[in-house]
Amino acid sequence: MLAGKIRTIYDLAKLAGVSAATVSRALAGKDMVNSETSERIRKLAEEHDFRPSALARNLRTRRRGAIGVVVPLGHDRGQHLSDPFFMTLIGYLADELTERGFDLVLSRVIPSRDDWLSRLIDADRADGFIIVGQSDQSGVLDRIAADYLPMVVWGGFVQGQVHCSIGTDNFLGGRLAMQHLIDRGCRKIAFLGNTQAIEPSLRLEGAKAAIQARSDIELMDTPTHFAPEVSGTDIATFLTQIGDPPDGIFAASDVIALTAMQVLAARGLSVPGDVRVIGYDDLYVAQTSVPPLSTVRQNIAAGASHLVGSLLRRIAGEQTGSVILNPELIVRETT
Amino acid sequence: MLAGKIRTIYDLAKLAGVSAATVSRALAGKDMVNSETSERIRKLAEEHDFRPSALARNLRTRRRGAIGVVVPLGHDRGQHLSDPFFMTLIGYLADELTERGFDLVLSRVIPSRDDWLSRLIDADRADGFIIVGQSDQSGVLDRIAADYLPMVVWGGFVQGQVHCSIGTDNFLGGRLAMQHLIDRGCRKIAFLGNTQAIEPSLRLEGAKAAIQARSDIELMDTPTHFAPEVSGTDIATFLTQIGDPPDGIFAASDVIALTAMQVLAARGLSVPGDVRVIGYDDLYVAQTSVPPLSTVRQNIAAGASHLVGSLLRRIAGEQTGSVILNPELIVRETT
DNA sequence: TTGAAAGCGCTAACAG
DNA sequence: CTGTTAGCGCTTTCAA
Repeated sequence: MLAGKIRTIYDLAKLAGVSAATVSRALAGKDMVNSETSERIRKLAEEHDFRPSALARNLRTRRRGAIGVVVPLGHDRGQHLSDPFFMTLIGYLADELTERGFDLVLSRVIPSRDDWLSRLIDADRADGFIIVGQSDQSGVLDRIAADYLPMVVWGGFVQGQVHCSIGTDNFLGGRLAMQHLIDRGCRKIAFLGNTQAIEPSLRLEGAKAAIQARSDIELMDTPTHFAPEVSGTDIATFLTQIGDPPDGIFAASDVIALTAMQVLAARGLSVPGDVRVIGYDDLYVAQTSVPPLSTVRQNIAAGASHLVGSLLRRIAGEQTGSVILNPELIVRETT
Repeated sequence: MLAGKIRTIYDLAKLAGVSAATVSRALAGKDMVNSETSERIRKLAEEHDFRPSALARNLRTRRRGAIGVVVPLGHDRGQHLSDPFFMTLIGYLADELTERGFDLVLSRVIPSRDDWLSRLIDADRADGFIIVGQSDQSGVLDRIAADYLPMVVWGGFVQGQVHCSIGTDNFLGGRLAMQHLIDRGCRKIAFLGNTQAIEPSLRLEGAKAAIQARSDIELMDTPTHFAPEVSGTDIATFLTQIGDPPDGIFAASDVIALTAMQVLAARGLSVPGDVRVIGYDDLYVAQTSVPPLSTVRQNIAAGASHLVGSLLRRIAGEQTGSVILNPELIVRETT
């Protein structure tokens, strides 16, 4: 007995004997509408399983109700979106955004031209953007940030940067990690990571700062990809080349650390007996690792919360400053 | 010298001395437009960094250019979107969809009313939906699938279901896992998982089938949450209650398996010496675990590829059948 | 090959 | 409190 599917507020308006405007108001819960009329309209909508098109609303209101979450993979193309760090952060972001009524539009970008970000912005589907990691695209981010407010970036902070970043103090984290290894007797330490991205490079600087004026300690910068499919080879090659293994490894991520532990094991080197390893991030994988993995914890949940909070303020037109959270050394070795 | 920002195709049309229609055609790459005019318009667009609003186009064309990826968390509310299984699958989906020019709109849903899915569909932001896991919402999925074509579901297949599912053969996977434990001498085996969701319940059935007619083997169904924050307690409680520990554990997911291994270790039980553990999924965390974790591998990348492929065909109006991939037993124990 | 005009489905002045 | 009207920015007949 239903008179054709109700597709628009006009259909519903006709059914209810009111104008489309009234239906619009009733369904939006505006209080200026007669409560009985409103109630009747809503009941009708419910019965007919009608919900107004978000798209049309968005076009009209110029609000999108969606946030773009973008992962630029410029420095390390092999790295996959399913990388545990990304996914942990994105998971928290999804939770935060959902709670606040925003959709999360996810994009992975391999920046080949430097208009990747303006393309996304101009596509006009999101009210704002969260960029996950600066990769090697700091220039692009700064350029855009100069006249585009609603954007925040997870990553490292460097003096003079224009874009709003939120992250932990990577320099301090690097120093903590290095200090940890030194305190436990390591003297020949390899840093495993890709310093083309800002965060790893800050971690390495922190590590260097920790051995300042200590000529008895050797720190080797060992370029290593982030993706486990290739980092294993990087690490194996390195170990082969130097012959005598290091007695300490500072990995720029937990994933690299775990890969390193496997490579070491395959060569009959024990952890932490022969080589001590420390990771970075304190992901779930690090918490469950055996042998236990010491690491520098980044509070990713807190980071996600800050990212969303700052972004919403920016969408509202406010300026917000960069946020630098404290990393925390997590010691898990038993020896 | 730029005359105000170009925001619409009308602005650009004025600049180019043509009509908006022509600009629209030129930018869409239609061949019916004079190639010189077209070239000129595109150059102008490039110069002014103009890109037409995807939103407006979508409203007009009734295509959305976006796929909704929805994770319903009905059976286990504690479970977080950052769960490694979800995130691995979503990562692959993002890659597949990005490659094909679709945005991925991510939603996590706690189904409290049973209109969660129709709300999402009616919100009208996506051309189709990928549901990640049936949770305990198979009824809702079947009801929707009855008259909504562009939807595919990652999960288990049960006879008579209406919705299109793609997943591995969970029954077989369960049998393989169980057989593995039996072959290695386990006689008192605990199944750890939440059988309110279809996949775990199929795995348990498979496990039961493996011990059919073997009265010397005991299989305990031990309800366990998926989220590591709570599964640890579940497992500890179980161990305390039965007193004498099982000699085998079949965990419904790798994450549960790893948690179980930790709980066992904390009680001084060795793996696989005292208790043999097998997981499910073969996530990255399982591959790096020490002691090594045997598991039943689901080929998640292949699953993602099937999901997207089938969905696109459904969007084009085709029917597609459910897909059941083969699981694979991965044996990692050394003893 | 191009332009005029009519919407896609909704919201927000502005009047009443 | 409610209706009328005019768009949001684009695409697509239809006619020229």
